[in-house]
Amino acid sequence: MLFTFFNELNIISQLSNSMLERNLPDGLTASQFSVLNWFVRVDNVATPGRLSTAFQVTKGAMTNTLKKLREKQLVTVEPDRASGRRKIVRMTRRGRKVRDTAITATYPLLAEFAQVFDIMEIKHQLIAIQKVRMYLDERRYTQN
Amino acid sequence: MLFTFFNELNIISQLSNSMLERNLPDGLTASQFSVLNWFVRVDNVATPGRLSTAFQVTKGAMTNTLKKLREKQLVTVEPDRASGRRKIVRMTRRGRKVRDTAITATYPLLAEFAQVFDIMEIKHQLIAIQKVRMYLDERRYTQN
DNA sequence: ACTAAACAGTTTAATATCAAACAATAATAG
DNA sequence: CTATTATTGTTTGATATTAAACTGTTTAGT
Repeated sequence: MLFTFFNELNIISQLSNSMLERNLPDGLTASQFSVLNWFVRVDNVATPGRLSTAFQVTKGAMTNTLKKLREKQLVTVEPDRASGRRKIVRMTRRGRKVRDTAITATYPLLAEFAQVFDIMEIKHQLIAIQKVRMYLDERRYTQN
Repeated sequence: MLFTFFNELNIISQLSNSMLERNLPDGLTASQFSVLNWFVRVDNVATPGRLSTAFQVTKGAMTNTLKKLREKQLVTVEPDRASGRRKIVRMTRRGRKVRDTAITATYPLLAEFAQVFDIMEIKHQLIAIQKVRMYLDERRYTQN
């Protein structure tokens, strides 16, 4: 049963990502979009490490994601004057615009989803799911 | 909110896979283990297509997974005499043994999980989650 | 002050996955 | 029957991710 549970989550993860990516502008991947969105939802400044922790990916993965975003000029990555190890990541104006476009582009998807599923129920699920995620977080052996 | 929801699922998917894989014998990946387990849970015969549908991965991905399993001699893949396009996949005795070892190896993980979370609640979540998965299935544009 | 340890980020090699093109076979339609 | 279409599985090229090694910087302990 638990295997089935995690397997279902796996499949949802794959399907939702690919569905999302089909609708994102600028060849944005789900990860790239998530980072842009983070700047709107959470803070307007970040370090690569903070982002990799937030999304639970390795530092190397975040380096890669940020490289892609930088190539598209959607974020800037500058050295932190206060500390030579850190870097500071910011979303550019262009990034903000692309993010807004992305939100608009995915709106129909979400609207359709919201029509089929009760949002209150999803909210409850989210809370339950977050508990599972936090549990797994605590038990992780891996880097990051 | 929905982005957060899917993002949490993403993270769980990643964490649970890597946690699982750390505990699997024989360098088994989560996908490989899932296939072996499928032979116990569902049927003792399969075609590659049936498996790729069951796990919602592309045919190419399943080809790869089966290749790895075959190299480890955990499954056999034979031509189907009844149809030249099809192939027949079976788990070997060795595969069965490795699967059983894997189950044993992951048992402590699941037991600990079951101690923290109410299994009945997880069951309810599973049902809810499956609805989401089925919805995404129907709406998928992609191959397979 | 010096050295060892911890930290932040990047690089490298391996790998699982995807989408798309392909090959071979079977089914269907006229 | 034959030709077209659909099905099944494989191959190819691209890519996101991981783990581990590495570089440079800061912190802590003595």
